Amino acid sequence: MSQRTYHHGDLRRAVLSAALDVIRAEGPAGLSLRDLARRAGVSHAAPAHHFKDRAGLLTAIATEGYDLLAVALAEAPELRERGVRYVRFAFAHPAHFQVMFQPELLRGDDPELLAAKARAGKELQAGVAGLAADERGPDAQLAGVAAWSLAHGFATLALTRNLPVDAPEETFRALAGLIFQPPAAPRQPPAAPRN
Amino acid sequence: MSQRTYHHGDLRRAVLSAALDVIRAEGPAGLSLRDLARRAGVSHAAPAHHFKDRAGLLTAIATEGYDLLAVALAEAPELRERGVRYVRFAFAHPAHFQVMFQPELLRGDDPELLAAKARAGKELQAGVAGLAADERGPDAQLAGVAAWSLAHGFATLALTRNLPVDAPEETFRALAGLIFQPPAAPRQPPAAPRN
DNA sequence: TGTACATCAGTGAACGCGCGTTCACTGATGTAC
DNA sequence: TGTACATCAGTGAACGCGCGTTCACTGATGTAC
Repeated sequence: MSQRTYHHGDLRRAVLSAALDVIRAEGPAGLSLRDLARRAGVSHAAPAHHFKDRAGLLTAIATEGYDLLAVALAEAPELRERGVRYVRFAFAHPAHFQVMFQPELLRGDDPELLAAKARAGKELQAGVAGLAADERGPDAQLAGVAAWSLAHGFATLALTRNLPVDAPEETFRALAGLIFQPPAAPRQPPAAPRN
Repeated sequence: MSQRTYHHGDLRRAVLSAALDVIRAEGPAGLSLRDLARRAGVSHAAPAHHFKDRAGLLTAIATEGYDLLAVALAEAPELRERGVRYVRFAFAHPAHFQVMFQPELLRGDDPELLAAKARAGKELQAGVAGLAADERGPDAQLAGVAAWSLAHGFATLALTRNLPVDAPEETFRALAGLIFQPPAAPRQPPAAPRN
């Protein structure tokens, strides 16, 4: 395996992969380029050829994450299943997921990041568009925000172990069913809180 | 104001407060005890008297956060309004909120943290218990998870500017109304996805 | 098929910096008698 | 009311460490002719 050539072959990938390991274990705070170089078996200045600095590396990870998310979402037939895929993505790629939503770690103006983010955003919206009118309610955009919030909140809480969950996807499917397919009995309009 | 006495008076509070500033501006990654000492106008070794290290400081912040959250939730009359308070808390105390849900930054076994967390958890559950049976559906616990996920996801996405929102509380109230008070027309049970 | 040259990826030594930690200290405060 | 002593909060010098960055370099690869 380790040919010990002068050129690594795919150092970029190796550094990314080491970074994902570290983030999974200790969070993004534990990252240093020197440590990643060590893990990739390469001199400490080498990673700078591929990622200018920490922010560059994390931006690359977020970019990859948004693309993985876009692909994951695109496969799902309808809104609830898209939510399930969102949760699946978060559990399959926890390091990406974590980094994607911490903007202070990223170069927010990076063109590749923005492009990938836009691709994922498109898939998110496409999910809501697929809803039948009576499911969506009067405000489709609000329904989209609700769906995203639900999936994101569930994924976040479960991933950080603030919500103990055994089978995240199944639990989320049940959860989403609860909400998008509520008890049959019609109910009163807003207002009337019981204190 | 600044009496320049030997004893600071309330260094613990001053350091906490400086830390919250930094976290709000740069995230928890930007924190160093030396920098906080500088900001509090105190020698660099002083903060160690109050917080052993970074993790100790962040644990203190999370603890305070859970207590603030518990208080905020306790005031609300019913579930949806509790969600609104949750969102309000996140916007009023973004630094606390951010730290509370990044367990790798904290000493997870700290007794004070655990106690505060338990107090907040109790308030979260009390919200679900207040729901009428027909609102809750068959699985009250699942409904609680749904409500928490919705509020948490919305707050997180809005706070990180992944979701552009002008008036978070009002938007969330509308959102929650959409979900807990859905269109009147009864609908089919689960299954039957349209592909 | 061979040679020359440009480009690229990685090396390794050197630098300066901010950090956490330790330690003997000192000033302030509280309490016992 | 006064003195002695213990405790606590903060000081400031010193240390060693890992970090990012720079730089002249070298080995490998690709391309032109």
